[in-house]
Amino acid sequence: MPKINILIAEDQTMLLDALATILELEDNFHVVKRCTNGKHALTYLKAADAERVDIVLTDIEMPDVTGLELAQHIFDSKLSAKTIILTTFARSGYLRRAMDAGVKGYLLKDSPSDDLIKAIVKVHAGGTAIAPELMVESWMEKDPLSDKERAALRLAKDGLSTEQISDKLFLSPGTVRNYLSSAASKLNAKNRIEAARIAHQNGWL
Amino acid sequence: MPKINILIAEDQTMLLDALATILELEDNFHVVKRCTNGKHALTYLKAADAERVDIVLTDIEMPDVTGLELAQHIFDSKLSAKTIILTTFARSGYLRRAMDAGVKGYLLKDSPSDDLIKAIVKVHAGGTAIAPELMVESWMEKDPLSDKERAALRLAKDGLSTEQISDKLFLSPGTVRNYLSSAASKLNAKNRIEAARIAHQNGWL
DNA sequence: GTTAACTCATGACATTTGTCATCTTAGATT
DNA sequence: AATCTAAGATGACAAATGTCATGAGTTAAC
Repeated sequence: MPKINILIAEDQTMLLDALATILELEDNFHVVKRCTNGKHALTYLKAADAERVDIVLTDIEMPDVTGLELAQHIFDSKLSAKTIILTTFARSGYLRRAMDAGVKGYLLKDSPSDDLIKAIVKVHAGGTAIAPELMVESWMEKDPLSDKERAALRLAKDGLSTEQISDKLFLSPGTVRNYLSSAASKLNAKNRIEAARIAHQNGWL
Repeated sequence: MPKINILIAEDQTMLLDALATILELEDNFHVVKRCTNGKHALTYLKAADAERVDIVLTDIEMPDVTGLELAQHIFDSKLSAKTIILTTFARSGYLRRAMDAGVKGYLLKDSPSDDLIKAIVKVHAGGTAIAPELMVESWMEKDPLSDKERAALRLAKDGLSTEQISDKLFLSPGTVRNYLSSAASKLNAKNRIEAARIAHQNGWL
């Protein structure tokens, strides 16, 4: 019986190493590739032997290429590899985007490592594995923000002033204030900072 | 030769499990206890057989009791256990507080797992192990904030208004604005949000 | 017992942010 | 051509925030 070939993309080297080790301990698993960012994973999967990879296990928040972008690429390229997301946050926006990208598994780093083993087996067999914490709130309202509102909020989160934001977005300061104002009202926030916090918690930034 | 007894405190169960597994693979290591928060670790160490623990490996940012508080307690109680911090962020403020709490090792989750193995051996032998990334900037300026400034910044970070902050801190709104203003000027920030971001990045919140 | 230092408060004023109605312009629609 | 629509801009005003000088009370130092 052939082993299940796994690629891991995770920017915390400590976790990457530890996961690779415990997965290798399983008789029927083999870690073919470890990547510390999404870009490396993408490059590897574009190479000729990409078909050898059965499972792509990836974090979401990584530099350059995020896990969600990675999943989207695998989906679009019609690769046979199945994606499992392993992330810190239970953000419904992330889960939604992941499902749209054809992701088969979505686990939290809060779960025990046994769950990961089980999820890999289940997904490889054609099933899906979603952390139960997420099923509950997965049908929350979806992202109400426009692209411009999102962009402005992202910058406001770091304390940039209206004028600095307007420079970066090539908009007039007045327009920026309008966008931030409408974003805050959509999110029932009473200022731009609270709005940014809410949006971030929902995985909308 | 007796094994090195290790207690791990780490709130990400996935990492906790994985670390415990790879440490157990080492011939001379034994994981005597795993905790998903600092409080459990404290309780365990207060029990009679606490002297059995040689190494306490702990994250910093955990609910209830942080890794720094845990380290401080071990230090104050004059336990023989030696503390190694394993954390995500290279914040000089954290390192400073850790050193003050008698911590012997300070590693980043970005480091490879081999570094952790080596660090445990080295610390157990009476040495210290600090991630090289931290040595460079470890003599950054120290936290310039007063307690009140810190408290106000923490709340402002989440988008609370001046009035909401003043309610929580039992101060007048004017005083809160004074504190936030002086905090911002100390940190060369042009508003409360940027100030909160800078303080957080330095591990001062 | 005077001084100094510290914490908190107040008032005045400038600047920034929030809100909203209105206007312009460039594409689409018909 | 006439109309509709969406993105962006503007102006006016209210509200929140930033800045600073000053004052009141408390405690510790000399």
